[in-house]
Amino acid sequence: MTITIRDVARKAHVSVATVSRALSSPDLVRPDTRSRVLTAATELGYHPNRAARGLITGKTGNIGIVVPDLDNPFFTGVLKAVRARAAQADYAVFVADSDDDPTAEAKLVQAMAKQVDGLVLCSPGLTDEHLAETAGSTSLVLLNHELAGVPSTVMDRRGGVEQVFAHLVALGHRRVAVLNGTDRCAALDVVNLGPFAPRYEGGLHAADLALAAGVTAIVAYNDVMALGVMARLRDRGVGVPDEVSVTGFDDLAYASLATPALTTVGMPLAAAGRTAAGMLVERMELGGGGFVGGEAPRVVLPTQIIIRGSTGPVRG
Amino acid sequence: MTITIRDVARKAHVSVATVSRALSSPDLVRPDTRSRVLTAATELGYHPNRAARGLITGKTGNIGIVVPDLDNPFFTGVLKAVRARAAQADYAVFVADSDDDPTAEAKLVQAMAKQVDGLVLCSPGLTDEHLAETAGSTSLVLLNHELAGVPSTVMDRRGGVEQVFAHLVALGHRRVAVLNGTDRCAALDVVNLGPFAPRYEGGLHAADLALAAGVTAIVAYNDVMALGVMARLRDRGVGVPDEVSVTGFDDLAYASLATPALTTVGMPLAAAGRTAAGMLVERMELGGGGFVGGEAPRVVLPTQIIIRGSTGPVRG
DNA sequence: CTGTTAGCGCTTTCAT
DNA sequence: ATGAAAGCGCTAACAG
Repeated sequence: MTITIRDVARKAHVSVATVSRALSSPDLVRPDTRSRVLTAATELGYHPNRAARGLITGKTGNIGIVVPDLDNPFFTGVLKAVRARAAQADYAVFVADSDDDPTAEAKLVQAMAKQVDGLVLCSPGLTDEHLAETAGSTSLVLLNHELAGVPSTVMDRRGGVEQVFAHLVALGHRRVAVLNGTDRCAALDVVNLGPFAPRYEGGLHAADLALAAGVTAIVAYNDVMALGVMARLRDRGVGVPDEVSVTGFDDLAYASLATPALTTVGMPLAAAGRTAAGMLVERMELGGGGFVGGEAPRVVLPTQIIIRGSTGPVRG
Repeated sequence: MTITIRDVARKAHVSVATVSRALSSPDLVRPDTRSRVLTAATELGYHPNRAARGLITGKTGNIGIVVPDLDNPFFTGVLKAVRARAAQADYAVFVADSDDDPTAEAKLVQAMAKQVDGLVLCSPGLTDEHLAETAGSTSLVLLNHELAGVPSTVMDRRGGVEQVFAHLVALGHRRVAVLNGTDRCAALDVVNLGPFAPRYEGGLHAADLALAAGVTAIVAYNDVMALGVMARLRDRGVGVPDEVSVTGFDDLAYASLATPALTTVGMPLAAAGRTAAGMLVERMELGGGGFVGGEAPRVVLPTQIIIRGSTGPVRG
């Protein structure tokens, strides 16, 4: 049925130990022996049983990723890259989504911890204590969350806001609303509004308040909200970008499909996933010990404003 | 370091076999012995090593899912439900995406096969031969693909098209374009156009051809294309739905956010994922043998038209 | 009902 | 450079 190392050994006229070595530490066997083993293995279609290997090496060859919501393209963008990077290093990946429930997340983390060599936690809802504790027993990399002693990758949201501000200033705006923000800007009169639900409906709601505040631009918390803002503005007959400019965040697929196309801030989803997975791989290959420089690595990935039709110069 | 069944055995003053039984076949040990074991296990924070267990039982407790693209909300919708259903049955899930590459898909399937008890293949690009072969060695469930002898779950696209046709007929339409389709309808003069790329640009392109064909409604292949169609129509000053009605497929998040909101066909993503995973679980619990009724189960899930603002009565 | 024993498939000393 | 043998942590006969 299932073909084992013993079958290969028999076929290659060597011991199982030699087969094992030929496969994992090629330089420990004579070249011709090795090729004999390799041939036999190929002919038999042999693939080592990872579970058995893991039992003895203590490593599983798997990593896990837990995200708050698999339906959110933000996280699946990260997931895709994590998977790809992990595959490069020959790791398979377990997924789990917590549905934004910290209790569920804690359970998932614990359950996965047994079957993986490391974990990527996206926007974790766990308490820092819990996180620190978990980090003690498994290799952890945090995405969009920072914690002393734990490697992390974060996307520079603030940097994105600054780019948006600079863009608006250049267009002549002087008074802008920021939805769900707590930002300030020397060159701008910013009105922080909210919090609103970070959804389409929240945008609908926020639009009226922003208008009442007498701004010429609205910086939404994310693309979905921005779409809501634009819809409400359209209903009220307010022209975008002629009368009011609107910006989003995330650069989801539909940002470019909206009318007008949405000026937004692109998040380095793929880079983040790749980086996080890379950190994890590196950490796992290095073994349990400390970090290379003594410090837990911490990468901040730049975001990038993407200018489209929803922002324009202030009407003179 | 890592705590094993032996630690529990020692602490509970029983043999390892008893511990094993107390955990997997509770009714094979006396109640008080069992509770002693359970207490010891809890106090020690013991969790059986699944790899070791798998080595002997031949089961891993994992399932795998391979999708063509993790960035596509269509597949992540399915993935989410598959994960949830699998978790219910205490299976963890491995993900892989093939990036629409059949060669990669074949590799992934082969690699995963070793570490899982079963596989869900979403819209597989593999040849039927390859599929059949794989089905021979692993439990397989196909999503949106049918193959004799292999369990499958499919979403009823054709049924959705029929609902759209009926809807359009009721609105008085007599001549409609179907993009990338090969459909017919007794009550309707259908013009099959295409194929076009199933993307926004494809919609842009198709819109002009549809208009030239003199139709009063355009049935797009999916939501993204429908958005492209609407954008092009708007640019040409053609009113939707006043002059032309437009429909999509999939009910992606932004279908309801478009202007006008898009009439589309909702796909039972979650139900499909749940069903597929459920089939797999059932098949795995049943052991290697044949199927319950002798036949491989085959479920067709209904789709549902969702009527919004992009369709309207033909102008008298 | 419980304990003893023999492996699952693999890696890794320890000899040779 | 290679082989023999000892397990990794667990479950499944087989006795008792």
